[in-house]
Amino acid sequence: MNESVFKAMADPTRRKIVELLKQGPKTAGEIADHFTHAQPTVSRHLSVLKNAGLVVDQREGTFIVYRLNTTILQEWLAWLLEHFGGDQKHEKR
Amino acid sequence: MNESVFKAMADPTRRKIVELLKQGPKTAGEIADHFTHAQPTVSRHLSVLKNAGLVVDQREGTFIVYRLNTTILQEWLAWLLEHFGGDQKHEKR
DNA sequence: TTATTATATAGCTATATGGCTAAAAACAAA
DNA sequence: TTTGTTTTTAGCCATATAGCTATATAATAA
Repeated sequence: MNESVFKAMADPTRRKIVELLKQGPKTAGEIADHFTHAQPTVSRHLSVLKNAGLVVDQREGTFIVYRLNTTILQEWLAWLLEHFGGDQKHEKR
Repeated sequence: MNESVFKAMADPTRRKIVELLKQGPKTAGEIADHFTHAQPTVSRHLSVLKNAGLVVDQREGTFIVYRLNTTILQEWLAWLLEHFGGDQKHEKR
């Protein structure tokens, strides 16, 4: 599993962006409106998410629409469950 | 969900420690032996995990035994699934 | 072309992180 | 008490991170 996904998901602002995008694609501006941070700050968070592969962007005229890469997110969750989920029957102590 | 759990799990060394402890409790030294890092470095990682509530420690004579706090780990996974798992039927775009 | 809007990038600062070595603390044994 | 063992803590350094403002870029409209 790509380390950058963990780093991306470790920040609360970015997790909130991911949650927003779960409800459908949004422009960078729409996303920024949900936060009190300056617009460039949100833009940087978006680029971190993009680098991790968690979102993709697509220009639509003046706007840039961001959408969730559901596959990466679900693969991350699957990896987590595989590695940390379930029981620990083989306890030694 | 406690932010410190995300930060703790964002580091690969700490994730490996958690995986080790899934197989049963281990002393600080046993844990350190699994890494090439200096022992105090591993000790600091353990204290990060402890602060996040992901592990508990217990002195046994000269040794300190660490064990996984399964509850916190499972609650974290449940939180992740609740917030990011499942479908996104309510797409808008 | 000029102006406007949307967004990203550059450059800065402050703080956090993760590594190290050296020293302290806690306990056991002699 | 002294010594040895295990582990943590302190202090340092280099790098990463997250915020900001100012500026650049891209597209559209006038």
